[in-house]
Amino acid sequence: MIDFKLDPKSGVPFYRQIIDQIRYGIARGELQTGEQLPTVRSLAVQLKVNLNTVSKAYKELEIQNILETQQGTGTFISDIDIKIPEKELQNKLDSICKEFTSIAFSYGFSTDEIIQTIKNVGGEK
Amino acid sequence: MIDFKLDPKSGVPFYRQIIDQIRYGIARGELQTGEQLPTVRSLAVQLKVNLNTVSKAYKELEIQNILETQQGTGTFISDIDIKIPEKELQNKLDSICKEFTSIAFSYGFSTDEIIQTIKNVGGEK
DNA sequence: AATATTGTACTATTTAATTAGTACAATAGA
DNA sequence: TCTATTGTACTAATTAAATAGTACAATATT
Repeated sequence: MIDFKLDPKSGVPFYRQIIDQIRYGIARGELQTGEQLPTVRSLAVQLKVNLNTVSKAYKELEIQNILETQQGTGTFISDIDIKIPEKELQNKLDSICKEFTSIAFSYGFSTDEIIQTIKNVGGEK
Repeated sequence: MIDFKLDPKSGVPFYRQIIDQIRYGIARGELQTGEQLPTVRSLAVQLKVNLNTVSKAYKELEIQNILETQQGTGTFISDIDIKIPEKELQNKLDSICKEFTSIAFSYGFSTDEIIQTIKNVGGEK
């Protein structure tokens, strides 16, 4: 389980910091498919924020099919592969790659430089 | 020169739409190094927004060394290669790649899928 | 030097995002 | 079935972002 932490001075909204930490946790393999996350109340108490702030983070990740929630039971890392149609997945990857490359290009980076850096920087997947 | 257009219904702030169109223009090669952009006033009139909205977009791109401005003269596409030290450039590329891959990973995409998509989606650079 | 053109600075206003307070609804388990 | 635990819904309050109004400063041009 992730050791959640909030930085009030970062300028990044609390709910977004929570989202990022879950995202990174999945990226690093610290969060496994099916694993239960802290309840909205327990994480809210731990982080000293309102439970709706945690709920907002969970909901946003649920919309993206990264989390699944069941009222009365809890919130879990979803089994992404089963949920989303292949075509939709590729469209998503296309759009985020397009967005990303246009940013990288505007800095003057080439496709080759980008790919090389992704190979170096990329996590363990 | 780009044919700037704003979509008030998109939900994307005006100044950000301007930034994106310049970014994409550079990515597609429509904007060349050294080329002058419209003056803040002329673009503001054309897009029917306040000149500060255009100025905000230009300034943000100037901070990123994508544009250069000279008061009394105008705003230009900067010659990126000359301006930024190689080390700083690589750090920038590292950070945006890291940010991007963590997002892509959290959707369940692999490094290979990402690279393959960038090769397909990527512009002409 | 005078004037027009360029970007800048500062303030105010409006709009949207963020967080919190509180009550409600669904599920699990005793 | 009753109670505790879970997430949800709705509202209010706060904070931040976005846009605009207006005056200023630097440069170019005549």
